[in-house]
Amino acid sequence: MTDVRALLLDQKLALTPSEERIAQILLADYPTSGLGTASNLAKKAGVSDATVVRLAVKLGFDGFPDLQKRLLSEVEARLQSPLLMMETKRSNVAAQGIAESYLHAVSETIDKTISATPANTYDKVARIVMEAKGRVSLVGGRFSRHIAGMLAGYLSQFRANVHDIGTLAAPSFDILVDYGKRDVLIAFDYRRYQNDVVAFASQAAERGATVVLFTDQWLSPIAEHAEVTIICPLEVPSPYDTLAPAVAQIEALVAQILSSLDDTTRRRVENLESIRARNAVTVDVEDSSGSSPQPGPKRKKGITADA
Amino acid sequence: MTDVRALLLDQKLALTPSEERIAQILLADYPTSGLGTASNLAKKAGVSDATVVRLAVKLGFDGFPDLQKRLLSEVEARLQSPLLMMETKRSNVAAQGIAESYLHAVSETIDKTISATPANTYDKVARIVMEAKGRVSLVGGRFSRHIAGMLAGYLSQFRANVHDIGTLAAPSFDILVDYGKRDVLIAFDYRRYQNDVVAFASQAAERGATVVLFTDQWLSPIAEHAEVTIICPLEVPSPYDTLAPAVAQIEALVAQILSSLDDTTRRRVENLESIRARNAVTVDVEDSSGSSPQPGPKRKKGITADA
DNA sequence: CGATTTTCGAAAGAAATATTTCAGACCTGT
DNA sequence: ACAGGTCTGAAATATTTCTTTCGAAAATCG
Repeated sequence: MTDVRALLLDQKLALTPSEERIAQILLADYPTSGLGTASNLAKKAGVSDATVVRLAVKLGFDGFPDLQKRLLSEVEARLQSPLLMMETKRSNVAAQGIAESYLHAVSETIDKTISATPANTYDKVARIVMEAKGRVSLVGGRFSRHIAGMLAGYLSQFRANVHDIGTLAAPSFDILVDYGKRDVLIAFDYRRYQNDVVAFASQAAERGATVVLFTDQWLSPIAEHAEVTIICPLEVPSPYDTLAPAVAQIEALVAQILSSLDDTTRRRVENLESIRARNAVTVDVEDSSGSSPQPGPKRKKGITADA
Repeated sequence: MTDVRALLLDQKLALTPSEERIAQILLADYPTSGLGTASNLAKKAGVSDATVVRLAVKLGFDGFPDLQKRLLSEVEARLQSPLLMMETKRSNVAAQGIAESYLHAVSETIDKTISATPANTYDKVARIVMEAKGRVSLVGGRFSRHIAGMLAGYLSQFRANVHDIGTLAAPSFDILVDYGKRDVLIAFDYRRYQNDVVAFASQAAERGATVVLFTDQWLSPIAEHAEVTIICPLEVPSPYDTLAPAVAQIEALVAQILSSLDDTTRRRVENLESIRARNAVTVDVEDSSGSSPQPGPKRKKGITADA
């Protein structure tokens, strides 16, 4: 019995854009989001009820209730799992330091991230970014703008006309006037969603720009206007959410782009590297110890946390 | 929020014989048997639909759908369990797209990170940062400066006098003149190490500042001058390294700091929050759907310029 | 043993959910 | 620019699911 997740990820089915939105929501927190009503799911995905039903049929079910029945049996199977039984008893993993258990949580969240986004989403974004004829701008909230900055750093190696907007201020909105169909805006907006970012992205979309959104499973309001939405779970047992999975996602996007570079672009990257080398911006520490990845720089002072 | 199981076991409610049959079925394989339709449950218990509804009301719900919603959220909570996530991960190892396998690699790297740093290191850094009498500055390289920025964002919630240096330029070096024993410099330097960052950190150390270094396992030259060095493995099968573990580390540090806040600082954080709330910087999307964590923004290609 | 109360299911009615239809929007290739 | 195609949401329809009503059976009590 194939599980519904596999069906959703099956490339052969060639889901339509609306259908993919549904798939995305479904995968983002699988499978609970499919356990409510069809309309509810439709609303979450921002599509009509009809489309949800059509997807169910396309996947080979008799209708939505049929799909749901399958989902339910999957849930049941998982709840029956011996692992869970074990865990119910043994309350929590051994009491470690705060930092350590935090890192464990992050690792789990990243695992969740993997299954939360269909494979071809990255590909789609990669294409949008690399094929954009106009400008590619990046914007983010109080913390996420740093992620925007990182991605901007990578992207500007691959193409010209990349613009990191940085902190949004009143004058930032002026640049909206130049936005048009050929431009792309990559927005980062994780809860709690920031009014200025939402407003900015909305208006960019209004002017015809293609909006790519990175957000969490609760979906920033920007999702309404986004061409592609990349969802990232980032909840951890801490007052603040973790952005590490989001970083991993943009890096995955970069890996995706790298794998499909054409020759022109590849030359661009090489040129950049050589320019940097010529200006001695970086320094390599020579690896004295043959195969082992551990060099031996002298440690003069202080502590070195080591593997 | 009491769980449904507890309600069913509650003696005070004095269930009638038919109601108890339902309760029994429900508890027998909790909670999946309650996730279908009311009639289905009734049939399994050998009672009428009406009785099922009556039970739901008796338990204090508005009706069967209401009870079901609660059941659903309980399921969701259990499915979030770490161990189950691990299981999912294992079943997913099959060959995937570039982005996906990249994420897997990152996940592994983070696991490595956990064991790469002794537990008390975070604690030590937390103390250095929070007890510093002077200024806490942050500096980083071409990519890592974004991580510095993130950490600066967090830290400035906890103490005054946090300074994110941002991109290093010639004038940046001027501020070195003010560095002294009471100051702390947090430097991020992952390979390939940047000359300017190394120079800056070295001179800060020379002037007596306490240097905390985040670097990779090959150790930035700054390590020689650092009071504490936090090492992060960040190699993945890609031309670029991953910074996700580094982000996880600074967040772990924040978690550590949070756990040991004194009252003064805690009040500072609360004040910041309320100031932000009063100025309506962020927007919460209300959760329309009880059990499920998804909001339901109505999607319309029209624009809702906000705030 | 009968009167009264409680419990319960069948069936009707109400509400919700799912499905189909249809027309317009949006591509795509000529 | 235009024809042919696909995709999609609104609304109408069909279906299922839930709730209420009501009378009969069972239990309880005097």
